[in-house]
Order: sequence, then structure tokens, then C-alpha cells
Amino acid sequence: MLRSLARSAMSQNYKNTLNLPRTDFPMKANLAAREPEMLRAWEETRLYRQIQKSREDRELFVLHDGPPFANGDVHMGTALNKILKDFVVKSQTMLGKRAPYVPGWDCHGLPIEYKVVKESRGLSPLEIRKRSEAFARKFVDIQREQFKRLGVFGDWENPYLTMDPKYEAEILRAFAVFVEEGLVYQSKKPVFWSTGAQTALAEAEVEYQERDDTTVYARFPLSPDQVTKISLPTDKPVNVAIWTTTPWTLPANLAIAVDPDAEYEVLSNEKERVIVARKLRDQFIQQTGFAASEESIFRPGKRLAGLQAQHPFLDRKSIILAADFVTMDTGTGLVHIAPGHGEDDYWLGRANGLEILSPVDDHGRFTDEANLPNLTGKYVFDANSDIVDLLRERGMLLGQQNFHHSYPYCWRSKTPIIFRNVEQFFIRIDELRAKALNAIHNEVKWIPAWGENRIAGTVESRPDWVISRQRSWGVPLPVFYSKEGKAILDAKIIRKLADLVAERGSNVWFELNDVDLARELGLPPGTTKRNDTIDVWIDSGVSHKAVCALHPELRDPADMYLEATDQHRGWFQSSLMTSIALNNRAPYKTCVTHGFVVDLDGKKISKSSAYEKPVDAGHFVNEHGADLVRLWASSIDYTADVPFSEEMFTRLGDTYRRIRNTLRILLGNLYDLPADGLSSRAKRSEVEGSRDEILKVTQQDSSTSLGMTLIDRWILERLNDVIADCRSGYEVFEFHKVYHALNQFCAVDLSSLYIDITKDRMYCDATDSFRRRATQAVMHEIFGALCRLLAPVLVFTAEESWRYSAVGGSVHLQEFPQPIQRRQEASEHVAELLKLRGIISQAIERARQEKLIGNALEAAVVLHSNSDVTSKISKEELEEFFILSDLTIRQGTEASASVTKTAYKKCARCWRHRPAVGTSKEHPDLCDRCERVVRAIGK
RNA sequence: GGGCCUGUAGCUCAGUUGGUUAGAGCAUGCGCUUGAUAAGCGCAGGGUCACUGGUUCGAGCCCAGUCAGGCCCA
Repeated sequence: MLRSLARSAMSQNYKNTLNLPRTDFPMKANLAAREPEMLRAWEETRLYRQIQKSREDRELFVLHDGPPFANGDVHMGTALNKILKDFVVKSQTMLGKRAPYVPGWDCHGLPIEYKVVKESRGLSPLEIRKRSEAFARKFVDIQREQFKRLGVFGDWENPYLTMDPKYEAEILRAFAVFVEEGLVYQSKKPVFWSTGAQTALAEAEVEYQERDDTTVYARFPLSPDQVTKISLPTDKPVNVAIWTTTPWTLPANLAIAVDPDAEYEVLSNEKERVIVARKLRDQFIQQTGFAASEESIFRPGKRLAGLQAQHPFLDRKSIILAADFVTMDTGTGLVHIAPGHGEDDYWLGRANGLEILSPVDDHGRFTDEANLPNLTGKYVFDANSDIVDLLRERGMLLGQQNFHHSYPYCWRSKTPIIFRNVEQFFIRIDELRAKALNAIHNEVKWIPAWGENRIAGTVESRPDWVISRQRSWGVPLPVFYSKEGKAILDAKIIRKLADLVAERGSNVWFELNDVDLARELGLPPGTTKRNDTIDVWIDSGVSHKAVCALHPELRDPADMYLEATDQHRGWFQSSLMTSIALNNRAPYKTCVTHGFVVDLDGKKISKSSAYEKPVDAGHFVNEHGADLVRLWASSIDYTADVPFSEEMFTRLGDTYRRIRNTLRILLGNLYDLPADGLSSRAKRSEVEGSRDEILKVTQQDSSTSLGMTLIDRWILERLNDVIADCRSGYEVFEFHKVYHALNQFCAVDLSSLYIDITKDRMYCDATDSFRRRATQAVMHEIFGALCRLLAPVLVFTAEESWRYSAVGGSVHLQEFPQPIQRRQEASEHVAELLKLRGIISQAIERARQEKLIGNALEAAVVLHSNSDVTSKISKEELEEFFILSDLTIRQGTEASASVTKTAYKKCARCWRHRPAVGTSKEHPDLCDRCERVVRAIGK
């Protein structure tokens, strides 16, 4: 009892003679609390401005921000996008460039207007606009705070908003150029029409939903004279059979399309003959129960073309026309054509001089034009059953079924879409297509590379761009109408309007009446305006002009656009088209796309779908901290779908703690680095050039005699690899490579090797021993490099730890360290030694299981080495490398190790079992090294 | 239905022009340590490289198809 007390008291004594790590850098991150403090400090010191200033004369790198819609909270997808952009901006900055970041918001458009209108009906356009603006401003503020909270640096005080009068004016000026170039035209055309929102929709505003509809097979009778034309007997009535999933479009039927090269069969039963495509006859018979006789008569499609069929319930003819879009998978091969209600129908009708009939109003209700008085005013989807009844009454119904299919819906009002013929304005894409494709293939770098293929595909197939919207919340479509009702498209007038809008905002269009506006713009009296607005894809699509070209810190073309893959058809394309029109070149040099955030099962998570788990970025920021969210963003390969789950955050928490603890132990080991001497050299190492100096100091004598051991030289080589890997990862925007490189470096090279191995010398060697000081110099080097390499990802943690270093200032003002060309001699030796280390560890593990030893320091290891490295390095150093007390080396042909319990006594100070323990009279429980150290201290 | 893309251990990623028994970190299990301690170290288990077929002396890698998922379009 007494003895053990005495011993523990003595050990306690020796503990005081050790150089144990010391630091105030907390182990626990407490990011949720600490990050906001740091944000305040950055704001106070205007860090973003400082960074820009410090890079004033450097090469410019412009990442142009694609503006998110100013509605809703920031969810993981938006957060991912902004964080990736921030990785780019911060890493380009630390690679030595000037990388300003001007964030923006897309403010106009249906999503916002729809919410406003839903809240209160019957508002005037001006009221809608005022409320929409307030709504947008509110969410700009909300999202701005959320983005800042993620640690994203940028000019948050001066973002660009597409609703700023100056921006609106640029939209109009761009429009003036489009007019001058003859790209804008007016036409009646069936467009996607939302009956719920009473507007034409862009393709991007359409979504598909599953839906049940009634499909019908209907008769279109052929009169005897028509029957004779195709040499059929007239003993029985002959009908053409059509099939449609939208019976309500039958009142607008003006034609029937056939495939001229297909064969059609004349089926016959007791009462009639019916014409259907041969390939679809069985399906037809099966679905209508038509009792066809054995008789077989065939006619090629081209013979049917030109016949006049009778409309089933209107006093009108329907002409049979040859077309190339007739398919043979469903229906009858005779396609009902309503030129006012479908794209193919429209083109076929136009080519054949048919009327573009579209007897439906804004709300999707039949008009008088339908010639069905009972149905006038009825919503077309409700009228389907009436049409079916009408067919049945007239004896024109061959069959009907329920049909389950996916059907286009309005993304905002969630109502089914109709094709409706409306007067709209368009931009001719054909004029731009070839140049756009050329730019895609020859001017722009696509990351990942398949983006080129993808956007080229969408550009090739893109129809003309519908740019008019029957909405209030947007930039007015600058078209005037003469007294006679003729549309006036005049670039000069539009530019005048732009000047007016720049001054007074686009509300001026809605505030002034026709007379006043005409006077302001110098238009003849009697000129009128309408309240259509411009498609918002034009708004954001001209940002290269409104922002990049005009902002003093930016440049058009930008170096990079970085958005999710859906923007190949969205912003990348709208920007490209407008830039081709304005500048005849692409607005970006590189386009990077990232995937969508998906959950563990690879299913999409999104705000709109009923996803039960939280998706708001704020949830995870509050729970884990922004650095964790950023670490997540860095850890994944963003070019594919981006996986996301609670489990990943748990794992990332482990990774984070490992990195944090690595920084912490480095700091702890550096606590007594003298302010002069090594550390002053270290300070100078931040300055170009002298960094090499310190490394020379610690490296010039790579012999063990001066304390620079193999493991030190090795870790410096590893550090260089890591620096090179991280720099190249950042240069090519492959951030997950940076993540893995740094994680590996912290977990393996540093934590389990370098720091573990040097523990003994750091704690037990004399404070000023060169071996210890050299290690500190190396650790200082590593710490500084690590902080800087981590900075773009762990913005807060890197800054927090940087504050504990001697350099001062913000880590975000630093540049990445440069790799130094080194011989990999140490790495080769260490690779050999690590193989032997594995063999030793296995042997020790066996000895432990046999209860021969507990601690590895109790082991006496005999190593049979098959490598000559073990003969080049002193036993002392090998013992240190393997963290052993008692090692015997024997050279051999095959590597192996055997373990017994060492006969040496344990040194009470360093805990290694050493031969010298017990030889000192003064300190009988110390080894020779510790005895010297303790005596020097004067204990 | 069409275009583009993805599919390697429980999780995230490596796997060079096709060439031995497919690697790493984390997680898991079992130990050690208690002088990085709400830490640290060691050892171990874990994969029909989505599936099927083909080319080849040889395929995770090349080809075709299937399945699952994503984006875009119908």
C-alpha cells in the first residue's frame, strides 16, 4: 500500500518533467454556436473585401452565379450548389487568383406571382407586382442569411436582382437587339396552356402526372362518292376509325392523318365497313368488339390521303392527310387532327392551309366557335363525357376505354394542360442553332465531359422559344399596337422604354395609361400596349450582359457557370442563346454540372415531393454545423447523383473529429515552439521563398545525428504529395479527391504514424533537443499547410485553428502551399518499414492474445528482416519507428517476427522497458535518456 | 416511350492503355492504452465489382441486352 502510493507519487513527479501537449483549441467543435461568432467577426473585418483587395492585380477568375428563385428556404440541393460554388471561389482565390463572387436572385416569374395571387384574388396587375416584389425581397433576405450561414463568401451587400430597374433595362436592351436581328416574331401557335393560371407555359413549367382519361374510338363516315374513290363497294356504310385520348378536342377536328406508306385494312361486319391500320386491327377488334368478317381488303395509306370524311357530330368535313408522325403502337393509325390543339396537328394543318381552330377560352372553357351551344362555357375536361355521349347519340362511337397515362400538368396550379392556339411572340432558334452548337463543341469546356453531348442534344431539338407570358410579375413585353391593331416591334422605342425603366422601374409600364406611355416614348396617339410579360428565362438568360459585362469586378464571358444538370436545358441554354444573339459567342468558358441530391435508396429528395425527412439545409446546419454540411459536399463525387443520409452525417462527424483532433494535437505539440529561432523562421515561411529555407534547415542534414530522422523526412515527402494532390484536386474541381487526400493524411500518415511515432520524443526528449525541435518545425509546417488546404472546405474550423498559429490574420487571405520537388527516398524506406511493422504488429497481437504481454512496450521483438533498410538505420531509430522497447534485428530472406516478454525494466518516465533502467543511483527507475533529461532540468 | 448519365464492401470513394488472391478511410467485432482521454494505437471479419450474355489467353475495365435510380424531353 505504502509502496504503491510512493510509486504513484514518483510517477506523478516525472509526469511534470514531460512536455505534454498543451492547447486551448477545444476538442469539442460546438460548431452551431461557434460558427455564427466567426461570421460576425468576418463581417466586422469585411473579410470578403479584404480578400478582393489583396488579389487586386491577380489573374481574374469569374464564377458567375446562376440566380436561384427568390422563394422558399434553402434546401440541401440549393446548399450543395452554393457550397460547390464557394469551393471554386475560395480555392481559386487560394491558388492565387482574384475570384470575386457576386450572388444573384431570379425575382420575376410565375412561382412568386402564383403564391401572391393565391393569397388574394382579384388584384390589379400593379398590386400583384407590388406584392410579388415584397415577396421576392423577403426571400432574398432569408436566403441571403442562409447562404451566408453556410460560410459562403461573396458580395452579399450588392447582389444582382433581376427585378432591379437597371437589370430590367438591360433585359429590354437585349430584347431590342433581338428585334433588330429579326429574331422576334409573332404567331398564333398552339402552346402549352395552363387553364389554372391562364397563361402559356414554357416547357420547363410543365410536369407530368399520372392520370385516367376516357379514350374513344370514333367513326368518321365516308360518303358514297368518297368510298368509290378508293374502289370499295357501297353496299354498306364505310367509316374511318380514329382514336383519341382527348375527346374534348374533337370539336376542333379538321383532319385525319395517315401514314402514306402503311397498309390499312377495311374491316367489315354485317352493318358497316371500318378502316384501320393493318397493324392495329387486332387491337382495335379486341378493344371495340367489332365482329369483323373474314373478308380482307387492304388499301395503302397514300390512297386514303385526300379523301373527305364527315365529322361525326358537326356539319363539317375532315380531310385525310398524309403525315410522317403517325405511329402504330396505339390507336387506329388514323390520327385525329386538331390544328389548334397540338404541335404536330398545327404544322400539318398549316402545311395544308387548314384553319387553326381552337374554340377554347383562357380558362379552358368551350367558346361559341365550337358550335356546340350546350357546351359553351363548359370546362373542356368536364366536357369529355358530353362529347362521348354525343358520339354515342349520333351512332358514331365505336368503343371507349379508361386509359391510364402520364399527362402534362401546370407545375404551379397543378391543373392539366391543354394545347391552345394563342397569339404569342417567339424567338427564332433556327437562326441561332448552328452558332450555338459550334460554341458548344468548340468554345466551351464541359464538366463532366458528357455535358457537351447533353446540351447539344437539347439545342438540336429545341423548337422556337415562346417568350411572351400572360402574367403580371415580369418585365413587360415591349410590343405596341397601332390604332389598326398591328403589332409594333421597334428597337429604338424599346431602348427608349429601357431608359425609362432604368429610371422608374418596370412598374412604369403598368402605371402609365396608353396615352401617357405613348407620349413618353414618342409613339403616335392611339398606340396601345398590352400587359404581357417576357419569359423569365430571358431575365436570367441575359445575366452575362446585365451582370458580368457591366459589373466593374467581373467579365463577360465568365470563366465558369456551375449549376445542377437540369440547367443544360435551362439557364445554360437560355444564356447561350441570348449570348449567341448578342455577342455571337458563349457566355462561359467552362460549364460544371452537379447531380441532384438523392437519399440512400437513390431516390430523389426534394421539397415538393412528400419527403418525410428534413431537407432544409438549416436543419443540418443547426444540428451539425455548416462545416459538416460543407464536408459532406466535399466528400461526394458531385458529377453523379449526390447521396445524402443521416448515416453519412454520422460518418462525416467522425471524419471531422479526426481532422479536428489532428489539428489539435499538432497545436498541442507546438505550444512551446520558441517565438524566435525556429518559429521566427516558421513565420517567415509564409513569405514566398523562405519557406524553402526552413525546410532546408530541417533537411540539410538528413542524417540522424542532427535529429532529422527518417520519419520526419518521410512525412515531409508525404506532405508534398498531399499538397500536390489537393492543389490538382482544386484545380480540376474534383473536391472529393481533396477530401480523401486530407482525410487519409490526417488519419493514417499523421495520426496513426507520424504523431504516434514522435510522441515519445515530443513528450520525453529534452525540450530543446534538436530531434524534438526539428519535429516541431515539421509539425508547424504540416499544420500551416493543413489549415490552408482545408480552408475552402472547413471554412470555420480552418480559421479557428489558424488563429492558434503564429501567423495571424485570416487563413482565407492565404494561398495554398506549394509542393517542393523532393526525392522520395524516405518514402521508399518507410514503405519497406511499414511492411515489417505489419509483421511485428501481428506478432505482438498474437502475444497479447496469449497473455504474454499487455502493452506493446513490454515486448521483446526479434525481427527477421528481408529488407536492407533495417541495416541502414540505427536500432535506436528503428525502435522508435516501431514504437518498441526492445528490438533485435536479424537479416534473413523471409520477414517474420517473434515476441517474448522483455527482461528490461520499465522506465517510470517514458514507460519503455530499457536496459539502462536501474543503473542510475540518483534515478534508479529511469532509462538513460530520461535520466539525462531529468538531471538537466535539475529535479 | 426517347436522349444523356449512374450502379465497386454497411457508408463515401480509389482502381492507371483490359494482366497475379479487387484497395483506402470510416463504420463493425476483438484487444491494448489511460501522458491527444466524450481522445489515441493494433488486429480481425466484410465484396458473385447491379444482372445476363458476348469479345479475349485473360474483363471491375471493352461490346450488347436486362434491372434499378437520376436529370431532361414526350
